[in-house]
Amino acid sequence: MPGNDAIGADDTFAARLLAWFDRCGRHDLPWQHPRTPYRVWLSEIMLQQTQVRVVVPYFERFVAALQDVGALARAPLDEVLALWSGLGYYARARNLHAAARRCVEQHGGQLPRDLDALVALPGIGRSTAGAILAQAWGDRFPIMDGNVKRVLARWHGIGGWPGTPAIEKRLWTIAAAQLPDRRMADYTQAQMDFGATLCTRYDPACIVCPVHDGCVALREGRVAELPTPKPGKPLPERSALVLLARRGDGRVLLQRRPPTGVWASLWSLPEAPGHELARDWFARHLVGDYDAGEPLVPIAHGFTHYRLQLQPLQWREVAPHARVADNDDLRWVARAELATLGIPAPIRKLLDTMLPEGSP
DNA sequence: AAGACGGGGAA
DNA sequence: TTCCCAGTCTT
Repeated sequence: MPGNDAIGADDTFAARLLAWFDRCGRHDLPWQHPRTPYRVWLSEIMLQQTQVRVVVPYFERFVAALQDVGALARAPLDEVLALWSGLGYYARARNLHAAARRCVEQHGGQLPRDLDALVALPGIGRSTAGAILAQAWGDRFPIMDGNVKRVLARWHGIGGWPGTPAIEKRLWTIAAAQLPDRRMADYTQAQMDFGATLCTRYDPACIVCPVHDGCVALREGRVAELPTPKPGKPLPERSALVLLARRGDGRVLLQRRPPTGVWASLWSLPEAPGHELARDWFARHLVGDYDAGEPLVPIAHGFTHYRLQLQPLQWREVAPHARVADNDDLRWVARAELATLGIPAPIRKLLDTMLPEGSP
C-alpha cells in the first residue's frame, strides 16, 4: 500500500495551484517563448507595478530592437528610454541599461545564475531575482509581489497592510515554506496568474478556486476585507507652466529634464513654476513676445505621491536666441524625431495633439 | 520607516 | 474620482 506521498501528496497548496495552472494558466505570454534569462528579466522589470496587458506590446517592441544582454549594453541610454517611453517608472529603464553593462563587465555578458549577484544589480530586488531564477532555471526561490501578498494574506487569514515590514517578513517565510519540489517556473507563473485572474482584489472567484479548501479568509468570511488596504493620506498638488515654442519650420523646442526627480533625463517641454520665471527663461532663449503665448488646455496628471497640473503656453512662430544652439539638454526637434526620444506620456500626448501627423 | 517614482485600467 | 498593480531605491 503506497503511502500518502506516493500518491503524490497532491493536496498541497503548490500541487493544487499547479494542477489549476495546467488547465487555466497563461501559457502564451511572449516571454515564455523562448523563456531565456534575458527575456524573463526584461519582462519582470516591465511588469513591476505594471499590468500584463500594458507590458506585452512594449516587450515585443523592446526585444525586437535589443535582442540580448549585449545589444542592450551597447545601446545608448536614449534609445532604451525611447523604447520605454509611456511605460512609466523610468528608473527601471536606466537600471536595466546599467545592469546590462555590468553583466558585460562582470558576468561574461550574461545574467548571473545567483540570487545575491542578481540582487546586486540595479533594479533587481529579492522578488525579481527569485522570479528570474525560478522561471529561467527552475531554481527554488519564492517571489513576493502584490498577487502573492494578496493570496497568502487571504489563504492564511493574515490581517494588517502587507507592506508592513513585520507582515511582509512573515509572508516571505510562508511563501518559502509552500514551494514545490519541482516545476518552479510553472509555479511562479501560476501564482501570478492565480492572483491576477482568480484571486483578484475585487470579486474573487472563490467558487471555482483550486485552493478554496483550506482558505482561512473564505472560512471566516473575510475574503472581501483581506488584504488590509494601505492606509491612505491626501495627495499634495503642484502646478507649473510648460512652454511650447514652435519655429516657422515646425520644429519644437524640447529640454532634457534633470537626472533626478520625476521623468528624470527624459525630453520634455521647458517648465517653469510661474510666469515670472517663465518670462525670464523665454527672454534668455527665444526671440519673440512672451505675452503673445496662447494658453492651451491644461494637462492634469496624477502620480502615486502628488497631483500635477500643467498649463501649456504656445508660440507658433518664435526664433531661437542667437546665442542658444542645440546641445545635450536643449534641442529643436522635428515632429518625425519625437518617436525616437523618451518623452513623458502626457507631454507626448500634447505634442501629438498640437503637431498632428503630416504637419511640417 | 517612509517617501520617491508613471501610467493605465477598473470600480 | 479613487484605488490598485508581476517593486526597488533612496533618505
